[in-house]
Amino acid sequence: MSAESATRGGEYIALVDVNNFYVSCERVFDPALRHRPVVVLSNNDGCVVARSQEAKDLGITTGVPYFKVRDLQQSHGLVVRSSNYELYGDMSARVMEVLGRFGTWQEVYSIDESFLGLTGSPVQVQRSAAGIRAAIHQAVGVPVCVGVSSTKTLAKFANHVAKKNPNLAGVCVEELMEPSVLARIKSLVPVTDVWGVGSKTGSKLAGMGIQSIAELTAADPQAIRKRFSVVLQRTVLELNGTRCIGPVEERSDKGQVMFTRSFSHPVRSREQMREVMSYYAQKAASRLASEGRYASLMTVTAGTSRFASGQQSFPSAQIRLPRATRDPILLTSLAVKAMDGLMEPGNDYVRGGVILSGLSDEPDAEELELGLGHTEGERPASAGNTGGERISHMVQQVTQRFGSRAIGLGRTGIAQEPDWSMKREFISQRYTTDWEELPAVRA
DNA sequence: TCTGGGGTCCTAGGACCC
DNA sequence: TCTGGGGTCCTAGGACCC
Repeated sequence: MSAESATRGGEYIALVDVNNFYVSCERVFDPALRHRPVVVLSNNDGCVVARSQEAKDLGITTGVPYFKVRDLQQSHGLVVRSSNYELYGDMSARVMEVLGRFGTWQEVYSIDESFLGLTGSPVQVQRSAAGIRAAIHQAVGVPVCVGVSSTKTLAKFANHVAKKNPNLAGVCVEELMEPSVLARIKSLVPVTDVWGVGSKTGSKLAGMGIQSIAELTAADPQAIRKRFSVVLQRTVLELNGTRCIGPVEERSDKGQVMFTRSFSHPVRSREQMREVMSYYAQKAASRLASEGRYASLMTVTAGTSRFASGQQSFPSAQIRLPRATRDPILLTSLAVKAMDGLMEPGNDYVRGGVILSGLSDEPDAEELELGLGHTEGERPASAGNTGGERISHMVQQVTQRFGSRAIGLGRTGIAQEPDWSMKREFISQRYTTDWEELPAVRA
């Protein structure tokens, strides 16, 4: 999509998102979960990231740690699931494919949301929106809401209205709303419900007497830019119907590759931390190989719990790599060595990992020379290559073909998960992405 | 006992250059 | 001896989002 198409007048912007996406995905394959309170947990079964309406009605808030809602399983029949990103990713692709058929353009915004361009009269657009809901229900089996307006920020708001008002049947076309009703809603909805206004900005705005969407809409954009930034100024303009948030470029070349995770058990010893760094450095190297990219900067991090009373420690270091590389041996040894010098054995580290940045599509000359830049294995035999370089090359090729679990250096090469690896106690099957785990149907 | 992870965008400030 | 200022690039940190 070009920048022009997003700013040209005469067409509407729809924001379509799946209600309680992760929970809805789980329900498609386990109908027994319908009409029951269900939550999906974050990585490591840490806290609640998705809730069914019934779970919301129990007062469960998003972000609440699992241990605080555990008892509700017994007392209120709460169902708990670990997050299953393979399943959600696949379901997302199906939803987005269907949505794409309806828009004059489509911009996938997140795993469960997409902006769409819709044309026609307001009534026709409302009909399209209802058609979208029906099509997604039929093809994928999850419920969506559709908000339609003239800008992205207003489409987000309309979507919010559609969700909060059951009588709208999941569709809100702002232009078809009764103006007095709309004005009332805008005067009641807090400014922090606006897309792009978080809690910090919200409390600063409150100090200026701006608390509702209506009040932010009426604010002076120039003054807002001065007190805040161009970001919030754009929000004000968008609330007034001026399109100024352009398309987010579809980028396969994201700026960084990150593998940081919480551990199921605290890591205390150098030995275990070496295993962590080695494991994630190799994961990151393998990701680069699959994307055909190279890194020039590596960051290693670890951290103790912010909630624990013990000694706090957040070791972190940036390592400028000697060349643009994705060599797993080099990355692993640098990551292990850097963290070795930073961590204090005896502390309870609860998370850690590796971030690669400064990414490019081209290896440095030296990398090419070593044969590490090749993806198809047509590396010329070079007398100067050491055993280590040959191993690097071989590891890259195997992970490219068979995935990062197929081979590894040191303890990572052992198929068994390390004992600090992430908890996923309540995981559902990979119903759509693994032949072994397809759902069985009996008639 | 037990509290996520992976991103984006913007701004301010420092280093460096001419 | 006179000791400016604008532009660019990079990075760290803040804020936000899902």
